[in-house]
Amino acid sequence: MEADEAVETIQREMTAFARRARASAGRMHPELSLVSYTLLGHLEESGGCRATDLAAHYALDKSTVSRQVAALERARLIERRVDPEDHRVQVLHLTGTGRRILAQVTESRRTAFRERLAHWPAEDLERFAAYLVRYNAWPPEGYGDDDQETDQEQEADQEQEADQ
Amino acid sequence: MEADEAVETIQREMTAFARRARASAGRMHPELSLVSYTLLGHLEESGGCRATDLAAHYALDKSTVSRQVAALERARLIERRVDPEDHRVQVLHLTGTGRRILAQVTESRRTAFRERLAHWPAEDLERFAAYLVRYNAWPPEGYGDDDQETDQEQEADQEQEADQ
DNA sequence: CGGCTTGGTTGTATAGTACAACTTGAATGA
DNA sequence: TCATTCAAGTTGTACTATACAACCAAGCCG
Repeated sequence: MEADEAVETIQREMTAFARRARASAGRMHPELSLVSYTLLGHLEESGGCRATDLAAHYALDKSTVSRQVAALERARLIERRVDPEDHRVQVLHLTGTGRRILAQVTESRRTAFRERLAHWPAEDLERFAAYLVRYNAWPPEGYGDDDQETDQEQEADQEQEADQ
Repeated sequence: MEADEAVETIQREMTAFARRARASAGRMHPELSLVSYTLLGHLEESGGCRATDLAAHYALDKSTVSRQVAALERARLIERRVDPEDHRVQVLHLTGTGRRILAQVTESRRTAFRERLAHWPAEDLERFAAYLVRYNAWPPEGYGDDDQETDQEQEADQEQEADQ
């Protein structure tokens, strides 16, 4: 296999993956869509943040986040606390239930991934992981994304071509 | 890095990728959604097939495919030919326009991917590609998806449940 | 023939998303 | 101080992708 061909394959496989991802996500955890799951995860690791931060981080419109947040609040998975410093701001926090559900879904996702990767040699797992990190980390630097975040996401950028 | 941790990373990165994918849908090629692109691609490589085949192949409901096909036909990207053998069947074919648009979109996607992967050593590209294929090809045999693979396509299978 | 199966369409409902208009509260600057 | 402008969120509207269920129409089988 040669480099150009490898690029084709990567494109094709990432696209195939992207196309299927959401559909199957909903099937496994009807109670928590992929987006909700991600938002909850972000709240957990950030220890609470504003809706605007989520929007910037995930390159979503603030109205979209507003509605997602409203749904999560309705489901009692998160709660809002008005920032005493600035009454426009609502700091979002996980509730106990939210934390529990998040942990459950995380666990079941983990199981699925583990099963899927069970027969892979450790060396391959490590290399694959590293490649994915490298691929996703390609932020030809930010454009909408303030996101001070540490870990994994640079989001926005790659949105571009990720798929379609 | 150790195997378990690698699995975590793979899960996290694949999820991040999946989450963003659709969001970007339409930004690059408003004229051809991800699904439409995929369907067109399938028609090209299969040289024409039935709506039912597409549905089975991509684990989509037949009604979804029906509407997608209708849209593609309206856009003159594909055409239907009634199978003279069986009047229930409509064999779908790309039109010249369809072939052209598909080629354009493929090319622009290719460019984006190439840019993104430009600085990767060939060896890494090849390994990454191989890992993705392996990951996506995980059909621990069908369970919802009959997809009887009649003639031309095998590669399809993986549609199943890509992630999570 | 009559019933079952298969391919496809249509009605209906839902999720997720964007964009634009609007509200409310803060900050700024003359 | 007050008017302007900015920032955070919400709401109205619209559109896409999707599923499921009800349906129709054409073959097939016994």
